[in-house]
Amino acid sequence: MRDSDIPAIRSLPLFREMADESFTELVRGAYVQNFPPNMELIVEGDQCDFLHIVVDGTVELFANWSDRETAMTILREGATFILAAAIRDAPNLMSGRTLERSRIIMLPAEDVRRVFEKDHAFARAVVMELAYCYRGVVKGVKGLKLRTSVERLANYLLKWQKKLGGNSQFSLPLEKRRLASILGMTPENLSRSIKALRPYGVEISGQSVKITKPDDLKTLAKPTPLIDDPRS
Amino acid sequence: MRDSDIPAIRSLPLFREMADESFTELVRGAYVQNFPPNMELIVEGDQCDFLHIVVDGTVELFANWSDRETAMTILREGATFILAAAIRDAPNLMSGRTLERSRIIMLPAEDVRRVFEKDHAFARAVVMELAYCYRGVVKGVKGLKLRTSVERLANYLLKWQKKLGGNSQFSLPLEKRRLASILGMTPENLSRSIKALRPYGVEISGQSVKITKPDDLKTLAKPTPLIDDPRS
DNA sequence: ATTATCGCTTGACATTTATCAAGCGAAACG
DNA sequence: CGTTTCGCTTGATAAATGTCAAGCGATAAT
Repeated sequence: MRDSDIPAIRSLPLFREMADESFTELVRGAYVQNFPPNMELIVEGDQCDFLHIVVDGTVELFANWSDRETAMTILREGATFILAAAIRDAPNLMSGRTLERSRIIMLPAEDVRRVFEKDHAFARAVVMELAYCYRGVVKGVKGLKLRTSVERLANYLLKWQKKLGGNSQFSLPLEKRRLASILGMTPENLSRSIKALRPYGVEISGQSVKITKPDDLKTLAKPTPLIDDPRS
Repeated sequence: MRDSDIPAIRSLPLFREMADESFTELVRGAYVQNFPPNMELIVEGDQCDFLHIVVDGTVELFANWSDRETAMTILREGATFILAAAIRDAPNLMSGRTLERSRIIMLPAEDVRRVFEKDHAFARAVVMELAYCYRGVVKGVKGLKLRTSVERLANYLLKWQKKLGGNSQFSLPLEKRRLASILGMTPENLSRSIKALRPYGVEISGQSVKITKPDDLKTLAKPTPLIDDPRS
């Protein structure tokens, strides 16, 4: 681990408020590593020895069952993963792989549990983070069960437009086949859903997205903070 | 609140390990109430003022969007709800109603947050509970995205058979239309899925279920602890 | 006892989504 | 530079799931 990593880690919500002493203890045992794209970091069912934090890059969490696979979520800078498994000392429910060259911190789960016991501020941050993740998954289930795939796509586009500054034009942050899996459909159907949004002012070619009739799109998508806003 | 409730509450995992003093503080502000069936306890989008705990009875958490509704989960004795919202001081993502006459503890969210700051054992229990809930929802998403509705039904039956003692005959713990919604299908399709399981030794009439060829059913269902075991 | 209600089931049908096969085009590679 | 690979798209078709309407039977209400 490079010394230059330390301030970046320290400034993450999970570590920002904790005592210097506890932070030092956590960081002492930490590994920071660069991984190439498409590297499997964790495997579903394995025991969880490290809490992972994405310093830089992109990580996909996915799950398999009976020859099928689905993308569960995409993690970017600042995101943590396998916190719940690390805390409960339970097997991973998801596998994880890098999508691009990524820099990952790995904190021994044992250290995390020990510091959690000692440092209140850290315990508080862990709970906040866990509650945040929990609410994220609940929103995901609501989207899956209450919306059709075209509606999910429409809301995904609106969400990213907002996240990327509200410009009418922006770039898809993901390969389409992965986006399809995140949204719970096949790549073929994503293509068709994209076509279905054309009358609502959505022009997608390659990675580039242009939303020309945002109001029409919103009428279809009916976004709500209780599903689509990662905060709140 | 009756004094006779106190030992029952104290023995729940969330409160078992905490200091007497903290427990007293929590319980001082608590309400315990009996609700009739079909009572709305919390509403999606509302601010969350109380952490709820089911002492007795059954509560359904559900969500709405655009004239549609879906059941998210069914809670029974000992379950907590709206912990994440209470901790984060955020709006409810789900609504909740009683399905039968139920006895519910309500702890002011503010007290929960305050005691959380003071009492380590309680903080630890909260984190464990949250991580448990998080993993539950993740398992739910995996089931929804990786399995067909017949497969979800098959696994649901096997799970409840196990939970109710492993007997070949048992009773559905839920109305079928709610089961359908939990499993992410319509009541009509649940009827058809039940028929589709007949060749696998599943006989359902009314609430009563009989599984005559468990091995055949398991071959279809392919249960895995990483989706179907609430613990682990 | 009679009637009304309600949850469940069934059939016919529509819609949505997945699968399979083929082809296109940009990027990667020899 | 040509070739290959790979992700994406499209069309045809199949499978899964939802919708609508009707009827059944148990339970609740009158």
